[in-house]
Amino acid sequence: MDSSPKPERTRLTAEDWEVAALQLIADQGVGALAVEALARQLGVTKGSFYWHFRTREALLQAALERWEQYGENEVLGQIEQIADPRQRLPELFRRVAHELQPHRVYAALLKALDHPLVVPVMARVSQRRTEFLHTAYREAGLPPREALNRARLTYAAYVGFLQLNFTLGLPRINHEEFDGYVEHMIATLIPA
Amino acid sequence: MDSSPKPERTRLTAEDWEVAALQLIADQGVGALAVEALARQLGVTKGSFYWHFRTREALLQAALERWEQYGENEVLGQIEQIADPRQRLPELFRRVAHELQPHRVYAALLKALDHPLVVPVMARVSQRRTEFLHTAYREAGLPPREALNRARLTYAAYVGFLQLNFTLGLPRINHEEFDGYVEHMIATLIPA
DNA sequence: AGCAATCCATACTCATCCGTATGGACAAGT
DNA sequence: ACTTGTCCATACGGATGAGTATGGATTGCT
Repeated sequence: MDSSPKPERTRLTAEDWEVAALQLIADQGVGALAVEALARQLGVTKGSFYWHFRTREALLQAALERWEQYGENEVLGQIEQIADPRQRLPELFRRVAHELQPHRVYAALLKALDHPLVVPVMARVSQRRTEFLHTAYREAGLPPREALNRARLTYAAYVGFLQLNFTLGLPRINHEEFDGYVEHMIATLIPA
Repeated sequence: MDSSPKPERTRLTAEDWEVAALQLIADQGVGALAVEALARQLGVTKGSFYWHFRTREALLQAALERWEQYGENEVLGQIEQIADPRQRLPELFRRVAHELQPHRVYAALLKALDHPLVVPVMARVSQRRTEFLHTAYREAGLPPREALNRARLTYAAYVGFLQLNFTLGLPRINHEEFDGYVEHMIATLIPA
């Protein structure tokens, strides 16, 4: 009857499995990445999975690569286009603070640093982001050495924030108080 | 021959299992906490375990309680005895930075925030430590609101640091550079 | 229409790990 | 010496989840 109006009941591709895997990772963590569960969620069975991937770890590998490639420039790309270097860091802070959605996978991966496959990925991503902060701080006027330490400190604060307020449900800070916290971060971490 | 010179080949107690569990958690994470593995490590079998504990989760629960109670005042207790409030925070920073051993369990638990049993424990511990920082910052001269935000920022930096440099093996910063980072933290986070 | 490649369902095997059942070893009390 | 309570070994049952084997369904190509 209908050729392909809805994406339902269509054959699946490897990409479909990868994005579904990332979704599941963001929701329930890497440990919950089971093939039968994913298959049920996609409306198929294991038979489908093992045609597209050789093993469970192969899917995780592919999903991580996809996340590392396509999910990277979501925030950083926009920031680089801000002309005034002194405006970049405050703007970066505010955007990261209010667009917590893209950070859910990162937060989930932070809890899976046991797994050998995620460690190198997180190492590369963290390294790149820290370097981004490093140059941003230099352009803001800090001497190189101090800029590097400040970048490390800032990124550590970011990571810790994710753990404490995202994963953990700490005292559920409300919106106004949260904005106050962000502005406090900007005031203490960014040179005037 | 010998009644009890070596602790080897002696009957085990519940405490033995709990400290062994914490050791295993620090080394390989909460996910690696399996009763048969622990039993092998202790030189016994499952039969011993299920005499002392009703279930695997009971052991985890007991181990977490033990850690929360006895492992808490290792650092904070000493700090409170420092007379000058202005000296407390720098000293706290330096000690925490150089005594990373007691923080291995905390780092491991940070990666197990999926588990329902560890979430409330980590919430309480993080809450208490943040409050400790809060009062420390007030005693250092910051107004209450700013002191609270600074405490949150500091603790987030601590948590993020554990994740990045402890769990993850980031560029393996050397000793001198690390000391430089700690001093930079002190300079930027602690009011003069 | 007919063929071949692609995609998936069904039905297994196998390993792991929690928990149980039961009997034996060892200590202490009487 | 005999019993009793404590601690542990051995041997099982059962659930879960990865991976395999194989045939059926669907699509694209000619």
